[in-house]
Amino acid sequence: MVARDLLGRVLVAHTPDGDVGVRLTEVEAYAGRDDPASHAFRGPTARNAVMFGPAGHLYTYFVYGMHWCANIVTGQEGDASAVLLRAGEVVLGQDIAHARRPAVARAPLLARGPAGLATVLGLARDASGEDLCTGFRRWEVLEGQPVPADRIAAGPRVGVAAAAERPLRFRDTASPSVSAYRAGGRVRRRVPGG
DNA sequence: CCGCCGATCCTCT
DNA sequence: GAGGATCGGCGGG
Repeated sequence: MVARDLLGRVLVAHTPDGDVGVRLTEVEAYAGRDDPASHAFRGPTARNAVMFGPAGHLYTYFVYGMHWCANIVTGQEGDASAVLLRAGEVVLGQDIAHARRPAVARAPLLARGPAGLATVLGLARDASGEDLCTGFRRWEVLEGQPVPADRIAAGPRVGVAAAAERPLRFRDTASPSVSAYRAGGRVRRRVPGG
């Protein structure tokens, strides 16, 4: 399983509100313990324990005090590799998606950005560790239409300072749902007294 | 369209 | 105690 193979696949969440499906258009690979940008780089912790488990499980994490982001674990046990789901197009349950993101008016942008994608699918803390392969009552992964190779662009990961030279972000260049690139390592300092 | 900036709290040091 | 795999509102061009 490689990150780019996830492009074009449809992740469907069965929730109490109804079904929401997202066609993945942008993903990022995190290469386990060898990757300084990975949550697993410094070894297992309570938060990242799921990453060290078998492939096919969701790993969600909380960032910036308000957002959840979702990964799919891709490596063998102990490998701790995962793919961050960065953007997609809502292809099922668009009304529900809109209700979950009232601030977003345009449908193509409903699942733009990892936190927005997780919100639309209802993925938060309780989703972490769930097995996509056996949890078919809650989730399905559909094959979808493969994205042609010449439409897939690779580049540096968004907001990541470490290992910035690694082209581990993959996106469908034909999709308007792909999030904007932003370099990592941004230093935002408050100037004392000014 | 683009850039700046605050919000907000969990996690690891 | 610091900082983060982010988002949306606001202001300017």
